[in-house]
Amino acid sequence: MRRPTIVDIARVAGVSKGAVSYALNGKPGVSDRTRQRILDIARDLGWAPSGPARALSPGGRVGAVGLVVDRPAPALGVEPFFMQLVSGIETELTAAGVDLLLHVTEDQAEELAAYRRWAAERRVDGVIMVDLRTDDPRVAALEELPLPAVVLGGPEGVGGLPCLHSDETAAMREVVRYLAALGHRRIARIAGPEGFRHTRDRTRAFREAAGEAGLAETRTVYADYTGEAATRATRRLLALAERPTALVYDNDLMAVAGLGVAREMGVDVPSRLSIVAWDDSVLCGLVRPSLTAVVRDTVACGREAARMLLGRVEGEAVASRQAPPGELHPRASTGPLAP
Amino acid sequence: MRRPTIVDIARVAGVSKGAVSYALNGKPGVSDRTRQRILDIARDLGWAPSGPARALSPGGRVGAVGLVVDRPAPALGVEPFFMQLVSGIETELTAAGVDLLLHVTEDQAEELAAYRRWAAERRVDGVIMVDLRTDDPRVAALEELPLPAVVLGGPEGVGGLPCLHSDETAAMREVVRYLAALGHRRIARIAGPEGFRHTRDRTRAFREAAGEAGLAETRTVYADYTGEAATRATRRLLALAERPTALVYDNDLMAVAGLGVAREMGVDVPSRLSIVAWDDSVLCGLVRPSLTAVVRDTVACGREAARMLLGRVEGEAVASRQAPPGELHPRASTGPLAP
DNA sequence: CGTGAAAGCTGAACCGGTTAAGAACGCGGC
DNA sequence: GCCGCGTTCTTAACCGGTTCAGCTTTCACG
Repeated sequence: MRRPTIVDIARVAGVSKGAVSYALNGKPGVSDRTRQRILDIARDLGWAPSGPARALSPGGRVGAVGLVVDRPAPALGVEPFFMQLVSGIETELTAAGVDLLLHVTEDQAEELAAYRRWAAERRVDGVIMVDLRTDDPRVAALEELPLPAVVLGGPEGVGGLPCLHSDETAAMREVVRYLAALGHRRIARIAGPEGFRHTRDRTRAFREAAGEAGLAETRTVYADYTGEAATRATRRLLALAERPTALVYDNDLMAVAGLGVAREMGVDVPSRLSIVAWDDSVLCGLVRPSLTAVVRDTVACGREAARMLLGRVEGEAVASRQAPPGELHPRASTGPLAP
Repeated sequence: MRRPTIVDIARVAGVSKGAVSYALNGKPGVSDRTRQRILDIARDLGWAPSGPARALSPGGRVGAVGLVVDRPAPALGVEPFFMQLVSGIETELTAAGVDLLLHVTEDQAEELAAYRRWAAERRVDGVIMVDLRTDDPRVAALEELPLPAVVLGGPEGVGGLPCLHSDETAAMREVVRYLAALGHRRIARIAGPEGFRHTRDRTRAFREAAGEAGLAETRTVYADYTGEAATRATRRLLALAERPTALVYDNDLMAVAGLGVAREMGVDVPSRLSIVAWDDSVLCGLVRPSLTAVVRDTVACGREAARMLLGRVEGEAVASRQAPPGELHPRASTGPLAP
């Protein structure tokens, strides 16, 4: 039994397929009586519009958007950020009957190739770009392609693309003040890749907040969000003569790694070392001591980004927006230094 | 500047669009000279085939397959299994120029609706189904739909669908023997949802292996892969008068949660309690003590499943296969009981 | 030199929708 | 009775490919 088409409906209803199309799309051109009859027949036949056919029509939409994730695969699995983001994006897309294409790449060249292929082959109506970098070549590429795009990150360096950016200054200030209030004077930060835009933003915010709080020595070392890199970085930091008494990690996975290193080196958390994770997930609540974390509503970010993209796909002018700021959720991994 | 089409190529080459189609698809019907000329022109114009147009042609493929993930969203984020699976699937799909549609649902009804919509609207050429349950209603639904499908799990209860199943008996036996050899007599297992097919399989394997090893008392309690459920279950187990001395968790996230509970209750791991995680991820190596785990090559499973599905999409008869068995990787969370 | 077959290419139909242009019809106004 | 107009519907083109039937041209073979 073949998929029913509008021609089948037209035959049963005794009208032309043009009339059926008008009726099904709620456009004027058919009487209410006829429209209802056609809708009934369509329901009875179990008709659903063919995606490819719709897309092929002049001005037609594909009904799908793409997301490329370019991070090392092993880390990805345990990186809660992405699935939360995807979950939020999906919520909004599903409501609009739009599908999500997910692509995992090894490097940025592959990512660019994916965008180009999607545009050339008309696989998607638009894309959401994440992990904005400084002087990101993807921005120029996406601006050239006939492919609506929304950037997660910014607000600078996104060219003419609408972006959903987050101001992390406030959260960073909260973190630094909190740690300073606990008595910490030497705070170090284990950051994400230096090339990422939001990494830089946080580094600047970190330096400024430390200055405000009157902390002399702050230090940021760059890692890549993986446990191994964080492990190495933490070992080095804790081996310093004047070792830091508080560590701020750019994601929760690295914070867990840091916790493990502290344990292994016999540095008690939190009496000798405080640990803060940026980005919360169930993980932070499961390890012991549970991890103090900066909580961002990643699901909401995903939803908002999806909404923005759907707007752009419809041809609306979409303004850049600010995502809700993160908040510090203190748990057991931070505290005053033992005397 | 519009996307170039084969008509544009035809015009430049001075041939009909039929000839261009033959040339571009490597089909006979054009001379080698003409074919080369057409290929050159296509390259110069930056031509790429339109996905929707290809799909619309009689017998055409959409060039995409779908994956629905039906698990609680917060757990998903930190569940390494899925991203590893996706990563493996993607590798194989990318090589074939096929895209992946990912859909996250709240319940099984939504999942079924997604399959039906994908089939009715021709959004995908096939789907990979995961988390097989006992008497799974999705099997019958997928058998009725004109939608090639491959099941992860089995080998029974998949109807006529080809499946990639894993025999976990061997790995389970290895785990139980190992723990028994360390001196453990009371082993408990914190499992995934009872409705999942592989949960049942493991439960049976667990009971059998325990019998073989001469262990009197084994116990399986069911959780849902989330940290909270595992936390509750572990608390209850460790509060028993005759508490188990070894715990086997059905995924790594729950094992991490269990480790936290042990710590909180002052039960030292591994001298008083051994912990084994089923499914390895970076997480297992990051927490302290690092977690002994059963390692399965999830990426390879994803690749194999994708290969099987691509075969089915091409109309080949695809036989069910067995996935490579898991292996025990002992780390620091298991050991002999302290005297 | 005639003939048959193969090679190389064209024209047109087809997939399943959307949409612009136009036809048929009823109706009110003059 | 005729005109103009709005409603309702039909016709046909179009999107960008694939593929089948058929038409030339070439060429080997008897």
